[in-house]
Amino acid sequence: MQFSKSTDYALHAIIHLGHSQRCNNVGIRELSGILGVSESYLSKIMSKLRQDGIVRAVPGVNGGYELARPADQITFLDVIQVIEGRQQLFECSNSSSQQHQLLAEEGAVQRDQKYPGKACLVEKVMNGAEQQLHQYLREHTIQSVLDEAFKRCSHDVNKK
Amino acid sequence: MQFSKSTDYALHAIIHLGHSQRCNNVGIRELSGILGVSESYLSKIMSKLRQDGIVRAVPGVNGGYELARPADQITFLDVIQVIEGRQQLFECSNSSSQQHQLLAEEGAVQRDQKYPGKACLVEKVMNGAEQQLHQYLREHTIQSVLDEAFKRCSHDVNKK
DNA sequence: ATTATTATAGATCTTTATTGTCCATAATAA
DNA sequence: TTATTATGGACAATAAAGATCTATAATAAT
Repeated sequence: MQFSKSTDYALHAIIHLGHSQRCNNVGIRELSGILGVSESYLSKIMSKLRQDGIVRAVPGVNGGYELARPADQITFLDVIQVIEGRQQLFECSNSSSQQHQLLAEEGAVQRDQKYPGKACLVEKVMNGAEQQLHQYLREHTIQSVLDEAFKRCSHDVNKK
Repeated sequence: MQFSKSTDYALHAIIHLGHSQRCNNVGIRELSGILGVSESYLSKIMSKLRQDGIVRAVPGVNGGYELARPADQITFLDVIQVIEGRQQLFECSNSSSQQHQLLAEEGAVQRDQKYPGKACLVEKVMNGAEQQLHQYLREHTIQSVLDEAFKRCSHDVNKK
């Protein structure tokens, strides 16, 4: 299990947009050059980000992309969910199996119907793990990375 | 990004082994019946678990699988890493790109070599997220699920 | 020792998801 | 009106996951 390359591209692209906020829009050519990925592929990713309201896009001369809202209001989770989707990280695939029934319901052998809200105990643990992950990713914004980069930069300047 | 079905099978299989600790070994036929997956496929998964020292396997009549150590010493992370592998959840794919350099090193444009230990800031956040996830998965053992299942069961009995 | 039983390892196939390209179209500013 | 830029659809290549089959090795019971 790994995050896709698309997620990597998306995050780096958005950070670049955040970095260029003051200036003009950033075109797909510039972005693709910086990230080292083809324009065609990257534009698919940017389209998704636009559809989900993370970035704005302007066609035409001097067009390009910009952040749709301040960088401190765009979390890592926001970006990741656009690219990776919002399905659960873990889904119990054998919800009809004996064991699932045993784990999900208190030894109820005679019942066959599904009881919503009664998740398999394995799934319950895995969902807990997912929540942990999400919380962390929600706490980290694009702005926090920009700040960190700036700190490093000025620290470097001071050293010299 | 999702956990694979194999991880689901592995976790459920191991929980069943934990549940049957007192009795004899559990054969692949029984396991595959319970989980609703073919014997051939499941046996691949069980082999991996054996190679990583999670379960023991005994061939021959009355053979089968059993846990290689107590259920409270087998964490979710242990099992998941056997199946999903131990690569990082996120790897910065464009480590040679301009932006990566900018984010990883303090505005050092003139250097081209790789500096180990200087991760891209995006990767740094993502690695932090992975650590959160791992910590949670390390804190949850197979035994903890068995305990929970038992609690539910006895609670149910009391109600009746 | 022989036999039935059980796990193991290898090869192979199918399906699905990811990554990537190409082209026609729509929208915009100069 | 035109050059420029993003968009969307179709498509292809690659990689990963899911699954099956067969031959082999190991073991316990007889």
